[in-house]
Amino acid sequence: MKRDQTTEEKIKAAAKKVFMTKGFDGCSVRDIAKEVGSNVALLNYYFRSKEKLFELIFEGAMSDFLQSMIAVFSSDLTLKEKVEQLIDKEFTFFLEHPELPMFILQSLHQNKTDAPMPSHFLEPIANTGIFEQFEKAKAQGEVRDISIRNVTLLLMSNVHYPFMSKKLTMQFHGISAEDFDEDLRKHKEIVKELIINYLFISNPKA
Amino acid sequence: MKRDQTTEEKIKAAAKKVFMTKGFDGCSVRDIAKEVGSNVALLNYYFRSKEKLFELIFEGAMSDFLQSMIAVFSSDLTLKEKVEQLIDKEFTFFLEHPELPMFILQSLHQNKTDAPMPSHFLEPIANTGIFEQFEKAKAQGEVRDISIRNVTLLLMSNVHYPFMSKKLTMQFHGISAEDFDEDLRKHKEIVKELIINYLFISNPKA
DNA sequence: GGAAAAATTAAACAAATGTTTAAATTTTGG
DNA sequence: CCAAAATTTAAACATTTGTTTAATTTTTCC
Repeated sequence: MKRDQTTEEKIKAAAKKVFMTKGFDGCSVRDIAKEVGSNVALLNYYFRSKEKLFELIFEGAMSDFLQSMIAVFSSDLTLKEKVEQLIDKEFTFFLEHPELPMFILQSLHQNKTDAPMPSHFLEPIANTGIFEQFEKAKAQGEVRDISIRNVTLLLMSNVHYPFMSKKLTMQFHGISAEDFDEDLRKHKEIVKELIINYLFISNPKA
Repeated sequence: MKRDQTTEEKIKAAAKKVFMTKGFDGCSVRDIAKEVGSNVALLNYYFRSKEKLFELIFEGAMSDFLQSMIAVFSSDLTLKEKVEQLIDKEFTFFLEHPELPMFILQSLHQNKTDAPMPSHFLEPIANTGIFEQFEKAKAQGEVRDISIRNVTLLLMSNVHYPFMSKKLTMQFHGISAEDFDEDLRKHKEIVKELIINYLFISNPKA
């Protein structure tokens, strides 16, 4: 039995839905008000402005966007296990929230959020000690000689892009949304093997 | 000595620049007119409407977006060479036109172009015979057992995403645009090895 | 050189935008 | 129960939006 949403929560939910699908520029405050089922003035009563409301939604989205990373990295696993789990968790999460990667990258691309990424997003990741763990594994020859930045790019590419490419891929192959989702599920395993095979050296020096 | 641009060309160039950076919703026709250095009415004189002008720009962008694919696929190379060349050409091209992947995916995502991808984009690719070449290589055990759709997703992920993630990556690692570009150049070689290693079976049955 | 055509401009248009105002309604707390 | 506070509404606001009109300038071509 879920408690009734407050008006403030209803507005946030509606704003999230509308901003996510249409983007900041692609919607009006009246679109959001209509989704809430009420007046435009109410949005500004609670959130002062369209921009302030957007920033709130964006922050929440960014937080979701990075959450699996923090959870997995701070766990007590080997590097290889962490990478495997990260890919798994990210795919599972984005299968539930497929619009998130596009929303984040597009918002950043168009500078819809002026401030640089707040440190409270990045520090928790650094604090997991994942970077040190990676450098150590590299020094021990367990992992290929590659910079952490390139690893990040590899992981993000293979984990975010598939969800951003839905329309392009569907048109490109002439397939349905269901077919595409099936491809995504298969892709999870492919990406895991791809990345693990590449990063980790299979026959460490005896 | 380049001939003077016609007004029509100047408008198209300005529209391309503005649409690419700000998106269809993120700019006004007056933004474009200002970039041209002239009147708003002129845009409609030549192109009837903002939407028509956008569709023109989008078509051109999509054409550029797919061009390397067609060029490489219709060449006379082995599959492995084609994949290698494709990655190389795409990285080189997008290093010159880094906004293209984001523009295409974002426009499709927000349905800024209603029509499904015209067949004159897709047929040339199918007509290169690349799909048959792939299936044959798979049947001969030269290539891993993976669907063409998942291969496409792999290639696009690793070739498009890096250019889309500039802002996110710069903020994430706290690096400059120059550092990021350097990462991109290094990433080209990484992606080549990553994909080739994964797709092609190194020790075909003797 | 001058009329017809094409290109360019300034101005106006209605509609949509984000925001604010002030009034009406509902909730709160004594 | 009732006044004060909080919430919600309808209406108005000034700007900006895409587009059109009509006038002006430039080019074309006989």
